[in-house]
Amino acid sequence: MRRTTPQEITCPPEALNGCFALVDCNNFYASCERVFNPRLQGRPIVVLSNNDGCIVARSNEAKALGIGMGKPFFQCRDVIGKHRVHVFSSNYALYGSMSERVMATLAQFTPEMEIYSFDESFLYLSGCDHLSEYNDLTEYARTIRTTVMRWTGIPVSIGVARTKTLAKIANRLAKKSAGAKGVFNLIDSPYIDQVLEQVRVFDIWGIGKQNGKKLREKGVLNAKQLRDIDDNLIRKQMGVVGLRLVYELRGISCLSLETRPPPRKGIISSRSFGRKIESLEELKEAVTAYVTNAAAKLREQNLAARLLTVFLTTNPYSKSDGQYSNSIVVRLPAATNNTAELIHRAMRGVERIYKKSFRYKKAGVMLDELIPADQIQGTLFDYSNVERDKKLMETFDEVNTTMGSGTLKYATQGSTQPWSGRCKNRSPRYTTSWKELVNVAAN
DNA sequence: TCTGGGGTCCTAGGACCC
DNA sequence: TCTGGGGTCCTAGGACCC
Repeated sequence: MRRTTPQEITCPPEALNGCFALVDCNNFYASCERVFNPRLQGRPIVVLSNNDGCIVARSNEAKALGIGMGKPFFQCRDVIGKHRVHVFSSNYALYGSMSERVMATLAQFTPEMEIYSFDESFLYLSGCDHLSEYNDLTEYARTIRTTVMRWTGIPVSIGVARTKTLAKIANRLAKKSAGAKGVFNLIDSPYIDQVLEQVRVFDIWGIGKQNGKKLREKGVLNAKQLRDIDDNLIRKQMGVVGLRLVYELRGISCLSLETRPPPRKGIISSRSFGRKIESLEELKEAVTAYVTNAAAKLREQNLAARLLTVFLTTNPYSKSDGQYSNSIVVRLPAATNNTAELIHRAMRGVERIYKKSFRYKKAGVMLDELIPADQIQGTLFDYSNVERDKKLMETFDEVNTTMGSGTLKYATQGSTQPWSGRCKNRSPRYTTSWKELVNVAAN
């Protein structure tokens, strides 16, 4: 996303005719479940996180019961049982495809759209100037809303405003106020002051716990007060991020629309274990799975990583267990997206940070310093110990390895100087199969 | 040997988002 | 007993160089 620099902020741009609509799916995961089971209409629903640990989505009915976002499931068991709340484990494949359908529908309404998350999209409504009559825009938003409902079954709310931050606020009001019926338009609103006055500082996009607290101490309690704050004060308090936010509240757009997603800067794969794990072997097994997953994402996006981080931790909530967490950063000799090599590196990492007699609850891997895969500069492995490593290699079939210029490019297991040489054998053709490469190398 | 300013690069950690 | 996962951006401070 192109961001306005502090210098630019002090001399606001002339043209301020931006017009953003934020479309946000209502209780997205819960709504998805409902699409496939209409009998759940009007009934309380919650959707749980991985391992059924936390509550990550609630229908309005569940919210009304006081079930909080992110609350541990076991703490809500009583309410859930008492009110017969329907409970779902999360089904990301389902939500993913529903998300695609919603986004495809929205794309019909504008050529300029930024998919902000699974369930949210910013639409830039060009031609806003001749749509600037309040009724026009509001009606347009209503059309969008009913179309998404009809085509996908997912209810959405829409906020319309001059800046993204104000569109967020408008969206919130579209959800909260009963009279809005899912659409709230703040463009040229004569009631903007009254509206902003009702928005608590904590509820503003970009203000979290820490900054909300700081602002409250300064007597800034609502969005109107924040909008009218002194530039220098907010700059000191929250840096350029805060300054941008305040300008956005004033209707001066500092956050532009991002129609194409920028390339990933890092890829993480991590998981809490269903139970506590003690042995190094089990830990390695888990990390192997995470690396495999992360490397697949890497190749999907045609990227390669130069840095790999492995981390592990015990259960921070446990009072009785000893606590330990650690991480290790491994700089790869050359960028790679090769599963076997990444696993090899990660395993060495795990071995180094593993400590006996702790009970581990979570581990993960992070791939960093990503570059386009075609820029991989092929320093090659010496594959000197095929037999010993064959077993492990065979478990990975989907590896992005090729034979180029008569030379095999692949990762070795356990060579002391892994980048010093190359395999002499040649594969008869280009291949992406580890098994094949291993066989060639072994002969 | 003393003094100083300005610049870049890197890293860790904080804060926020969905 | 049981507490999610995956991201981004910004800042301060240290190391190093001219």
